[in-house]
Amino acid sequence: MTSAAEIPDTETVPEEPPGGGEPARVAGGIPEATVARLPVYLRALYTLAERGANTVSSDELAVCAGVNSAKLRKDLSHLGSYGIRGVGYDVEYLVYQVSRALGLTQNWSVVIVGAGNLGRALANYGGFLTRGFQISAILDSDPSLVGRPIGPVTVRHVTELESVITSNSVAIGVIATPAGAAQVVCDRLVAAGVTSILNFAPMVLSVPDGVDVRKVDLSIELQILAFHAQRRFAERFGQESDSVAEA
Amino acid sequence: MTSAAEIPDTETVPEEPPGGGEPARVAGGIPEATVARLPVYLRALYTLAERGANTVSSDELAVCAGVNSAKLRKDLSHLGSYGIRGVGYDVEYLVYQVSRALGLTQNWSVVIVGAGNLGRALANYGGFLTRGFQISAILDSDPSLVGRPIGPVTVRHVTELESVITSNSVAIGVIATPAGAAQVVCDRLVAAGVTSILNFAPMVLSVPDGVDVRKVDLSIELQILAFHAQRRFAERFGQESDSVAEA
DNA sequence: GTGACTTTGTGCATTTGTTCACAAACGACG
DNA sequence: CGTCGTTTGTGAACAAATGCACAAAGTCAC
Ligand SMILES: NC(=O)c1ccc[n+]([C@@H]2O[C@H](COP(=O)([O-])OP(=O)(O)OC[C@H]3O[C@@H](n4cnc5c(N)ncnc54)[C@H](O)[C@@H]3O)[C@@H](O)[C@H]2O)c1
Ligand SMILES: NC(=O)c1ccc[n+]([C@@H]2O[C@H](COP(=O)([O-])OP(=O)(O)OC[C@H]3O[C@@H](n4cnc5c(N)ncnc54)[C@H](O)[C@@H]3O)[C@@H](O)[C@H]2O)c1
Repeated sequence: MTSAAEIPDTETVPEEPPGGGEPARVAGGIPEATVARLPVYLRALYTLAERGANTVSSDELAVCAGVNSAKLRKDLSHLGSYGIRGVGYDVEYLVYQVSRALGLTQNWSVVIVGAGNLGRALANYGGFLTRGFQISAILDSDPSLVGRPIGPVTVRHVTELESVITSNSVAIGVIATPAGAAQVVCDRLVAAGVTSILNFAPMVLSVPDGVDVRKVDLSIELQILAFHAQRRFAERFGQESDSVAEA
Repeated sequence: MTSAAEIPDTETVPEEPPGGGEPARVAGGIPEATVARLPVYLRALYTLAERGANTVSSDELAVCAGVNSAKLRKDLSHLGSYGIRGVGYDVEYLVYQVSRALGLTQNWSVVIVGAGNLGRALANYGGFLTRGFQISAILDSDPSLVGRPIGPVTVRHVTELESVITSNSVAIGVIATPAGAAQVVCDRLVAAGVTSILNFAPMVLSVPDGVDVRKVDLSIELQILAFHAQRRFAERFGQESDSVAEA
C-alpha cells in the first residue's frame, strides 16, 4: 500500500492519440494494478523454471500466482504478445520479458537508513538481493553501531548519506528509522537525488512531485485483518447486517 | 509519476446477499479501499490528539493522512455521520468510531511463527502492541532458540503451536519462517482455528475459504519502485514509449 | 433572529480494474 | 491440406474507486 501522492502527476503525460477504447492504459502503458502483480508472476515463473517447466499455460501460472487466469492474460498482454496459442508461454522468455518490464535487467542500488532491529533484518536478508537489487550501504545515527558488519555491508554514520548516494548512484532509499526521524531522513534522501523510497516508519511522508514513496506498515496490515476478523465474528453471531444499510 | 497502488491482498471471498445497486458496498458495509485507509486516518487522529486538537476538519485530516479530502469524507461517511457541519470532526469521538469500525475496541492476540531476524524484530517492536494487539507467543523450530527472551515473550518450540493458540484464543497468526516452511505452518495455524494470517514469507499461501491472508513482501515493493524509477528514467531520455507500448 | 460563512455528506460523472466469453491462432495428427 | 483440440488475446459488460461540485446543515457575530 502506498500512501504518498496519488497525484496524477502531469509531467509529460503525453496525449496518446486515442489508440482505441482502451480503458486502463497509463502513461507507461501498464496499469498500476498490473504492475503490482508482475512481481508475483515473476516469482511464480522462477519457481516453475526451477521445477523444470519449459512452458506454462495461463491457467497453471494463474494458480501458482493465486489469481484469475483471465486477469493474468490481460496483465501479460500489456507487456506484449508473448504467448503461443494452443501452447502457453515459454517460461524462460516470459521471465525475461517480465523482468525487462519491471526494470530488473539493470541493477538497482539500495541504501538502508536505520540499523535498528528492522534495518538489520533487512540488511541480513539475502532474499531480495538475488535479483536486481544490491544493498550498497546501511546508515545509522548511533555512533556505537558504526563499523558493525551487517550482512554484506558495514554500518556507516548517517552523515555520509549524501556521499554514499552519489558515489553509488543509489536509486532506492529504505527508511527504517523511528517515525520521528523519518521525514528528515526522507528530505535528505530526496535532496541527494533519490526518487524511490520505501518507508517502514509509521508515518506519512511528504515528498515533492516526481518522488515515488511506498510504505510497508505492519500495524495497518494487522488492523485490516482485525476488521475482517471482527466482521466474520459478528456474522457468526447472527448479527445480521440487516438491510444494506442505506444510511 | 508517483504511483500509489493500494493492493488488496485479501483472499477471502465476502459472502454477500445480492445486495443490489450500490456500487462500492461490501458485506460489512465498508468498501475494501476504505478499510485500508482507516488505519491511516486513525494514526493521523492520534497524532492530532497528542498535539492537543479537539476538532479537525476533513481538509486538515486529509492533509495529515495524505489523501484527498473528498475521499476522506466519503470514507468516514461509511462509518456513520459523525461530523458537524461548519465545524469538523471531534477528534476523540472520531478516534473511538474508527477504532470501533476496525474492531480495535477488543484486544487481539498475535502469535509469531519464526524467530529469525524478522520474527525477532517484530517481537521486539513495541509500536503495534500499543493499541489493540498483543503478542502472546513466538515460536520456532530451532531448539537452540527456545527459551530465549524476545521482547515481551520467550521463544517456545513450534510443537506448542496448537496449545498456544487454543489457550490464548489467538486470532492472528504471523508467519516469519522461510518460504519452504510457510505453507506447512499456515496449514497448522488454520487447523488450530486461526482465520487471520499475516505472511512475510515470499510465497503464495493457499488457504480454505473463510481464512484471511495478507502478505507483506519487500521484494514486491522494491520491484514496483524499480518499475516506476525505470519509467521516469526512460522518459527523461526521450525513450518514446511508442515502439515499446504497441508491438 | 438574521445573515454571512464554514464544512459536511453525497449525487454524479469519470476513471480504473475485473471478469466473462469467444474468435482467432496455433500445434498435432492423419 | 484439412480438421481437431487447445490456449491466447481481447471486446464488452460489469464492478469498484475516485474526485468534483454543491445543497444542506451547521456555527458564529451581532
Ligand atoms: N521492528 C519491526 O518489526 C517494525 C515493524 C513495523 C514498523 N517498524 C518501524 O520501523 C522503524 C524501525 O524499527 P526498528 O524496530 O528497527 O527500530 P529501532 O529503534 O530498533 O531502530 C531504529 C534505528 O534508527 C536509528 N536512527 C534514529 N534516528 C536516526 C537518524 N536520524 N538517522 C539515521 N538513523 C537513525 C537508531 O539509532 C536506531 O538504530 C520504526 O519506525 C518502526 O516503527 C518496525
Ligand atoms: N528479514 C527480512 O528483512 C525479510 C524481508 C522480506 C521477507 N522476509 C521473509 O521473512 C521470512 C523470515 O525471514 P528471516 O530473515 O527472519 O529468516 P531467518 O532465517 O532469519 O529466520 C527464519 C526462522 O524460522 C525458523 N523456522 C524454520 N522452519 C520453521 C518451522 N517449520 N516452524 C517454525 N519456525 C521455523 C528458523 O529456525 C528461523 O529461526 C522469510 O521467509 C523471508 O523470506 C524477510
